[in-house]
Amino acid sequence: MITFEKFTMDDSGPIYGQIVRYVKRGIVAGRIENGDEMPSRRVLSATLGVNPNTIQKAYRMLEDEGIIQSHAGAKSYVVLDEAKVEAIREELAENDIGAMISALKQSGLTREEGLELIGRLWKE
Amino acid sequence: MITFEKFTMDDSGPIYGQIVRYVKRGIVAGRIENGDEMPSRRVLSATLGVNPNTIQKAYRMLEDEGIIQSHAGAKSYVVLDEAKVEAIREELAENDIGAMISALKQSGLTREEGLELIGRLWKE
Amino acid sequence: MITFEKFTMDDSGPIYGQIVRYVKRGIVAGRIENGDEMPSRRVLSATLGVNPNTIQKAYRMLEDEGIIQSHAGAKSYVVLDEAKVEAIREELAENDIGAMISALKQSGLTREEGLELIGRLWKE
Amino acid sequence: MITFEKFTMDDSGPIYGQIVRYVKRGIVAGRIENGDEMPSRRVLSATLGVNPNTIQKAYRMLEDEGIIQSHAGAKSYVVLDEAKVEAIREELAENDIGAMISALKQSGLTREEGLELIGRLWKE
DNA sequence: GTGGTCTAGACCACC
DNA sequence: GTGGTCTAGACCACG
Repeated sequence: MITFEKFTMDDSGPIYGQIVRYVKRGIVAGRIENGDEMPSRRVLSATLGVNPNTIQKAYRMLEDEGIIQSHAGAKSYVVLDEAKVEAIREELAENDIGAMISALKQSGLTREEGLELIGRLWKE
Repeated sequence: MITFEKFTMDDSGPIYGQIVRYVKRGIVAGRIENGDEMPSRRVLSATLGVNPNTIQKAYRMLEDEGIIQSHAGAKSYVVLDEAKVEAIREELAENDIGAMISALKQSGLTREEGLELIGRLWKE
Repeated sequence: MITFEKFTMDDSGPIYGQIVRYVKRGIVAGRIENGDEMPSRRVLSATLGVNPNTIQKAYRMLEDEGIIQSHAGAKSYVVLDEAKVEAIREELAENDIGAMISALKQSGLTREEGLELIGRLWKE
Repeated sequence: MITFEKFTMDDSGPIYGQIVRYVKRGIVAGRIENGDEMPSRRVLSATLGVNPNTIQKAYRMLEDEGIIQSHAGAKSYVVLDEAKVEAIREELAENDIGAMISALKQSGLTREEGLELIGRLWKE
């Protein structure tokens, strides 16, 4: 069972998007694996203090992307293979890092200056 | 006069926010300096093909942050000193880089892995 | 004994409905005849890998329609006469074909275009 | 502006799915074209007597499939090219006709019997 | 109990 | 006014 307990929603944007991202990052990080059981909508709703409909929306997005499988009356499970994990990894990197790089470029930083600045701000 | 012509709004989020960010990044990059003249709201609206209300909102935000000064019926000018530029630089770095770092951390990357990945994706 | 082994549930909708339809189509096709013995609920549950409750629901529906007869502790048998078979045949045609016809009509196809398209897609 | 007035929801399945199908069929039939303006969520909600959230869900699906484009504060428009229209046409045919063909096959009908039966049931 | 749909209505961001 | 998110809660289908 995937744990959402430590999941603090300090992120920005819609809640359902945060949940989707949390799951994707968990997959890339290896915390979430193929065959893992998702918490039921009701349970996660209570855990996060979020409306069941919002959870449902997140689960629906994950299902549309083929990351989980849901069947009425049955629990939902994570369905992954290596290719999918790799695709998610690249998608996240593209989103997170790509946006930042173009931002820094627009700010006039060179590659070296940018990397130096990031290194300085990233305190383990 | 600041040029917005090359400004492509492929960015995400509200248009007014994109305009504000574009100006701030221009300041940090040195493209925009103290005393520069802002295009009139009407002109910029036409240039970018954006609703005048949206332009107005962006100018209002820049004004609230003390980055430009507008007087009824007169042109708007950029008002900067070194301290302000530095504050903007730090704010942008915090926003752009900070968000990415926490994202990469959640993906399970260590500082070294993260920096290596960024370096690989940042093709000058 | 009716064979469900080759029954692949790639169909859409509820599983119990798929089972009911499978039986009805088998009757129309002549694969299932009056007096045939139904597999026990337990056996069919194992064969199809489906929850016993779901099988029970399907049997109940078939029983309600007078297609099978069950007696506590005894086997279930198919009970048919010509009129029933004909009624089922018409019901299936109505459901399967009627839905498609109204769909094609809504897509703007004329009778001739529709028939031509179906003929082209139906590769024996 | 696309008209939904004659749209009677006698269809089966979720309402949002019926709306999506109605739009797709309208596109294939030529009633809906590139650049057409979609009714606002609120308006369509009132027209069909359906909750705005349900409309939103349908619009979201259409947007996810690249059939319409929505921007906050602006109206939603249909965005189509020939390739998309053809893809939709094939998708509908596959769904509507394919399901029926496999049903008739399971009922033991040959291609000729099936076509004959359909022709008989399709009264212009 | 679990997934899925729908209603009713509020609230916010955007243009 | 328009799109988008969220809550609260009901209801149904499914297993």
